[in-house]
Amino acid sequence: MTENDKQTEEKIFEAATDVFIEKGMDGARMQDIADHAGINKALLHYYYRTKDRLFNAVFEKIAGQMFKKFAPVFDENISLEEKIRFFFKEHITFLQKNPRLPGFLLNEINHNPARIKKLIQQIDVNKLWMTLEAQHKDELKKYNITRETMPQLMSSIAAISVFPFAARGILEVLFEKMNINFNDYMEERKEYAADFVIKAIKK
Amino acid sequence: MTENDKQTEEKIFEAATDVFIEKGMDGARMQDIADHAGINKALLHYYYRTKDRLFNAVFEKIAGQMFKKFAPVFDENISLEEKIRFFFKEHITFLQKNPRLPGFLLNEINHNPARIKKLIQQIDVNKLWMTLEAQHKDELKKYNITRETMPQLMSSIAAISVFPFAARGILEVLFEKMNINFNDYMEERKEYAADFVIKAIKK
DNA sequence: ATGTAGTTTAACCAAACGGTCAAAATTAAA
DNA sequence: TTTAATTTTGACCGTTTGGTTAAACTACAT
Repeated sequence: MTENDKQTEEKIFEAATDVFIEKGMDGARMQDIADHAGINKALLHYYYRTKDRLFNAVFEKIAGQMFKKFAPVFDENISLEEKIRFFFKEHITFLQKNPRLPGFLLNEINHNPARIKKLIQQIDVNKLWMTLEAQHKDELKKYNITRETMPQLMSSIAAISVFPFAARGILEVLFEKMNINFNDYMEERKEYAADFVIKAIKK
Repeated sequence: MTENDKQTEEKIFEAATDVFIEKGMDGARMQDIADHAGINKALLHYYYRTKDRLFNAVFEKIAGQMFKKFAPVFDENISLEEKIRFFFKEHITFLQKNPRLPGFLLNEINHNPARIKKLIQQIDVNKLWMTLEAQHKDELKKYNITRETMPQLMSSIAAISVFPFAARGILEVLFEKMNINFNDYMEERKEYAADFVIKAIKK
């Protein structure tokens, strides 16, 4: 039954996603994934031949989700300032729903850089810059944004949004004594980050 | 011979550091560490009883190094602005020499938050804030820095410094097409980051 | 009812793993 | 030089690991 196929395959995929995100590629156990999916271990190998293939399937979907979240910003027909606000709001909201994604992705990329190479190589940063330049030529001049400073700015924006989730384990301990809740801090960050970056790039 | 002891124990520790940083706790193999140290596997267990103990020794030293690098900033008798410049210069320089530390630490903390709890709990953030307030009362008012915005600011500074190293695998691929070298980018970042943050906090 | 193709399972396997042990080698003390 | 203590080793052990296999089960077409 094809429906049942999909159900089982999806059940496996979802279980694998959970376990891989929590334990990482090396820490995850096929038996653990099978238990989470409520099936026999051999069935994992029936649908996905090896642990490596199963992991790749999970990894590529998650990485895709992550990078797609960066894209819609460029399509919106709004000012650069609004785009920055839009990005932090949308991206942090997405990460609030998937708080373990950053840590998972960063770790796996460090342990196997080749794996993500194919995915990222598709992104044409030059074309992306030209799109941005066409849309916001005047604004880019108004701010201190050039082709040269673009990587610094972009990586800083990503850092401010992503890092707190990757370092959550540290921040939560530090916040404890200050009676700060991580979720409150993150909610507050959507606006703080936008204000911070916008002020930083103003001439 | 006590000297030889230290030599062997250190050799093991250094080999373990290398392997753990590269492969992580789960991915590291005791045999691999023994090979790197040029000794028998049983000797690992003679000096460090278990893999867990060996890892803890390595982890605590590395984590200690990392957090100590944040400290000296508070001791320097210089302006707040100079402290920010000082921090980025020193911290990024340190990470340039130990580029894999961020990824390693963040990953292990995510996989075992309890491990770092003891280390971080020693840091009294409130006391730290009071020290900063005593040293820079006027400057803090001049900028938009309050006890409430402090966590946002501090985590942003850490993010801008640490994130590029944790995400190096991604950035390097993106930079390839733009003919940007990661080391050049990182060298440039020492000043860019300081300028960026200082401008962001100015009223 | 029967055959057939796809699905699921329990039992099993070889390799790799962390860890142990008794003996050999080295060093220090007598 | 002999003795005792420490260090290093190869060989070994029980367990866990990813992966296989042959048989059982299911759904469906004939």
